[in-house]
Amino acid sequence: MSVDMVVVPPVSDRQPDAQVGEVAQSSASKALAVLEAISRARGSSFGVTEVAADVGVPKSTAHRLLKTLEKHGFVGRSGSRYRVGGSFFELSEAARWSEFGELRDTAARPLNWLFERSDAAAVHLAVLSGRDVLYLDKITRPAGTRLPSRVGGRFPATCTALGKAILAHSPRATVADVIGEPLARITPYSVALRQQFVLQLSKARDAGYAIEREEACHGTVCVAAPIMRDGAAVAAVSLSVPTLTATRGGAADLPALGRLLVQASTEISRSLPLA
Amino acid sequence: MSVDMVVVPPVSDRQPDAQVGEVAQSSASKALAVLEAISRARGSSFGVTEVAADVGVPKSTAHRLLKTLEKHGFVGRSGSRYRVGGSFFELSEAARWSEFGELRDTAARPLNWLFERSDAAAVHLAVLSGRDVLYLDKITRPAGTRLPSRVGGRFPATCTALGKAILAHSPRATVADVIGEPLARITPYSVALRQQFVLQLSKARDAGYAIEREEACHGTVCVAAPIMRDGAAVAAVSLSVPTLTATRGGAADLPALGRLLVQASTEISRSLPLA
DNA sequence: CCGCTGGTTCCGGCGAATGGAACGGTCGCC
DNA sequence: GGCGACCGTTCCATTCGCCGGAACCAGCGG
Repeated sequence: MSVDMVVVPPVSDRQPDAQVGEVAQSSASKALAVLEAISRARGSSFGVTEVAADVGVPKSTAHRLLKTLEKHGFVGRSGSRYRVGGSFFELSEAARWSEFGELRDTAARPLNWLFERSDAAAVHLAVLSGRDVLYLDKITRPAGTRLPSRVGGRFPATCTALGKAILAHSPRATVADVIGEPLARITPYSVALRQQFVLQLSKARDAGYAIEREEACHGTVCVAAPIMRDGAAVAAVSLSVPTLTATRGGAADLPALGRLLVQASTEISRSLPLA
Repeated sequence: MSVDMVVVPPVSDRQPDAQVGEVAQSSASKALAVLEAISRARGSSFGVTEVAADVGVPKSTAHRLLKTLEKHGFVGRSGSRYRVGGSFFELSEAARWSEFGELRDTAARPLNWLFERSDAAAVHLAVLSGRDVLYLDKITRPAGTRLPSRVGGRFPATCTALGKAILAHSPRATVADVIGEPLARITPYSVALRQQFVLQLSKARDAGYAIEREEACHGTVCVAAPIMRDGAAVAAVSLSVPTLTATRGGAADLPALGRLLVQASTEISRSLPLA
């Protein structure tokens, strides 16, 4: 009715839905709440009563909803213990794609170029998700060093070059949100002080690329550059190299890698579809 | 708890109506149907009207359901085009614990073994879901041929070695269900005649592995072996190789691959938890 | 400028969701 | 082995929120 309504395409306004419980009293909402409850139960399965308690509805209702969910394959069960079902698996894979598919696609070629051009141990593509980076793609040498990253996996953003590169070009609020809680300390070198972190962000902004030295994983340093869209970072690409090759002068100097990265990331940003 | 459970969910309750599916008239069911509809929209997003048409409900209802789904983060939107939402991302780890979790986990190691042992272009793990195979896992060479498969994706069962391997060791009713409608013709080589298909199943049963020659994808042939539990196939593993290496004698002869597969699939079946 | 397509909102009537209560199976404690 | 507590499942009358046709906007193309 009124005019100040958001019809805005670019920025997705995310409600800070930190609230727990109190599902709206609609059948659909309750069903979804049940789904959420079950998916929260990592590993272990749920019984009807537990679900009912968790969601806050009578047993019979929970039971009915579970049967509905089961009919659609969103939950499955062994005996009478319920777990998330096959449809859930399908959808989560589909979500991976529909949300980041185009990003992955446009990035694929530059990523390969980067991989061949440098002789880094690995190249990564990631986005920011909450306080973590979420890895979208990864290329490694077959015999490469084992890195803790996994496509679809997460890692505390503040401990990675990827996270720094993205945050360096993100709105204040986003940064504040990420460093709102104590910074994760994965290795002894992980940045622990907010002030220091913010300083690094500003350096990264100036240089165009961010650096991380063994803050995520012993023995590897990373360089990363942001992928931009509409003036804000939406993702980042990174190169990982063993500490040794990075420090023992010559072979791989970080600024050179940085330039390579900027080249690649700019190319990706440029060819990214607009909307 | 005499659980005779099978891992495959949405198989047998086939509603008489096959077309645009008259969902049960419950708010929850409709919401889930909407979710499914949206996830089917690979790549492109859905508008309210399209969803309404696809699910078979009036616009207003579709709209209301979409809003509910959005509130829970199960769908997201850009402007007013809807797509599957972030919640599935957040919970994508949970999907690892779905009913397919243990299957994927126990299969992981043998799958890798298979991949390294053969020099196939790809190895797949899949289950039967309706008339399709549902890919649970996939390993490919970085520079490998592009295959149409995707983890979480589907493909008509009758056009794949995976499907044949599973169906060869499935109850009559299941087979009848799958070949009840006209067989899909993806390539000119796809098996179109039921009789021929059934013959292939019996051959596959005898040999222990199934073969598919460019019936799913030009230029690749596949071999697959079933993973058994309680005397019935619950999944299958496959190797894909380019047609050239397969036909130009020597390098990769199919029976050899078959033996490799049977070894791996037997190992998986053996180490699969019972109930 | 007007008609059209597609998204969003409203509202009354009615059917579907609700949840308390009862049933039956299973486990484990005594 | 018997008993009791717990849990999943079913039933049913009541009521409450969903349903969906219709009206309202907004953007587009002719």
